[in-house]
Amino acid sequence: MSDVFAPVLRQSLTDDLAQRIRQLIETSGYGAGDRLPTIAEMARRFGVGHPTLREALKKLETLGVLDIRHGSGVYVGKNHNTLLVSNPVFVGSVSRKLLVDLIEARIPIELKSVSLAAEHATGEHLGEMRSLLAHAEENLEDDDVLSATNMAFHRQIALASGNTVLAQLLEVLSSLFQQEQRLILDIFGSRRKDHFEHVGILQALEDRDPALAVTRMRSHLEGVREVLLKWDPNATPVR
Amino acid sequence: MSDVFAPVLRQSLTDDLAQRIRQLIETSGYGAGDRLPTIAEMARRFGVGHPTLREALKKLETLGVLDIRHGSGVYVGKNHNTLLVSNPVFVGSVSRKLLVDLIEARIPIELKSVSLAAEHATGEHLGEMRSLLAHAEENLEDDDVLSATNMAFHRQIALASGNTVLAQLLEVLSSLFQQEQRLILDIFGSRRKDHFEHVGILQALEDRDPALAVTRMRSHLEGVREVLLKWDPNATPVR
DNA sequence: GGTCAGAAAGTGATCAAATGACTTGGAGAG
DNA sequence: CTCTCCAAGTCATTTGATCACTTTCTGACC
Repeated sequence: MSDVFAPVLRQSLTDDLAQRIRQLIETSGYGAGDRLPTIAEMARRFGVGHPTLREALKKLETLGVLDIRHGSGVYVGKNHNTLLVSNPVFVGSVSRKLLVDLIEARIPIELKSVSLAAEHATGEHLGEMRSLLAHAEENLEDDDVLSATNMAFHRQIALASGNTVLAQLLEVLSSLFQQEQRLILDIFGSRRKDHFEHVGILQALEDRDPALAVTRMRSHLEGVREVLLKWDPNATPVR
Repeated sequence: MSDVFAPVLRQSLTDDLAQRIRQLIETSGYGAGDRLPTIAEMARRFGVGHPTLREALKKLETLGVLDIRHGSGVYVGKNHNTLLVSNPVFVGSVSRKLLVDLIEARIPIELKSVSLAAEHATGEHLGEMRSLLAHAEENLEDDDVLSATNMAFHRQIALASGNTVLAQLLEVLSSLFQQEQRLILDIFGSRRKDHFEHVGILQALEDRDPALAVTRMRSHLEGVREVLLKWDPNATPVR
């Protein structure tokens, strides 16, 4: 075995602190939205300096574990127990190829999710989906609301699959390039058609028909893919 | 439109700084492994205090954009342009269900990847895969090396797919629960059988046969899934 | 001339104390 | 009862100092 001479890695105090705060959140039963002790108090209790603690908190904020509000306090984030995080400082240019790659990666993931959801969705999941689609229908003219609602619908399906990893994959994939993903509404042509496809998918889920759900989801996503492939970035820029 | 009255969100100086450093990396042509100016120099140039700059750097380090080495300098990370990050401070317990969820999520992703790789893999991709499998064959008795090498093989396939998103998904999924994913070697039974399955997959890729590659990959991953489903966490704990 | 050890220089890590910016809650006035 | 203002609480940032680690250079020894 080669690890006898592995380098001695010393974890920095701030990384150590981040881990301990993370543990504290779990062991003290803090849930999403709960407020932690003040920064001054935590620095005192851990016996460290303010800037050191702030670095640890910054790390946890970056990971979505914490939500730090200036003047208010430090709160446990909604996604405090996430496996994956999307990169908030991504600087690459969002080419057509990248958007096509994204939709092509979503297709197998979402087909698996919808198939599982047809078997595992609870009444609550389905109710939430109905609610989302009702909200979408009321906002067919408001692209921001519509796009966000549609994405939430897709995420809800992944949640209903009962597979934690799939749910989190949809969470992060739906947060990538939100502006550009919203573009899909423009180039798809008919918001109503898009909406009807979502309604059809929900119907198949309610009917507990995995094969039909998969067929409809595939058709829906392949339609998105086709229009993306035909998209001319110069003719229809991202607004 | 509802955004006329959207809350005025003021970005903190540290988040602003993180974004600017991120831009600087791209616009100044820094590549992975390149060294940035010293913290003192950057603080002077940006006109900010040391701890503020450090917080921004911490954020970027958390995202894998930077690699900060005590006493040495600040370097651009290998994954500086990643879309997704796996959570280094995840504290959930890694149950059998979570491992099964992970493998079940990997199946559609890797089937799609291997199918695309059969069409798009370059000679270089295939050469790298051969190299990895040769390395695995030499290390069938060394679980750490073997597990890491096997995972690298899977990632290489995703890379060869030519789909950026799939490649990055495999990157993050393979980094989750490495200790526990290594368990698969124990409970799978035969490291040699596992290895032969990998060799078969590579053969199908070299033959440019997507259907065969998919069939073999599916068989391989379903085999892993089956043994995970049968796994008794009490009988074979994670070492 | 080559190698090794120690010291110096460079660089990151952490602390303490002070000031500025923001949020929340309470009191008083209309 | 509602609205405005102020005080208290809390986060955000700065400055300057000291400590911890890495890298490079120099000198001694073989």
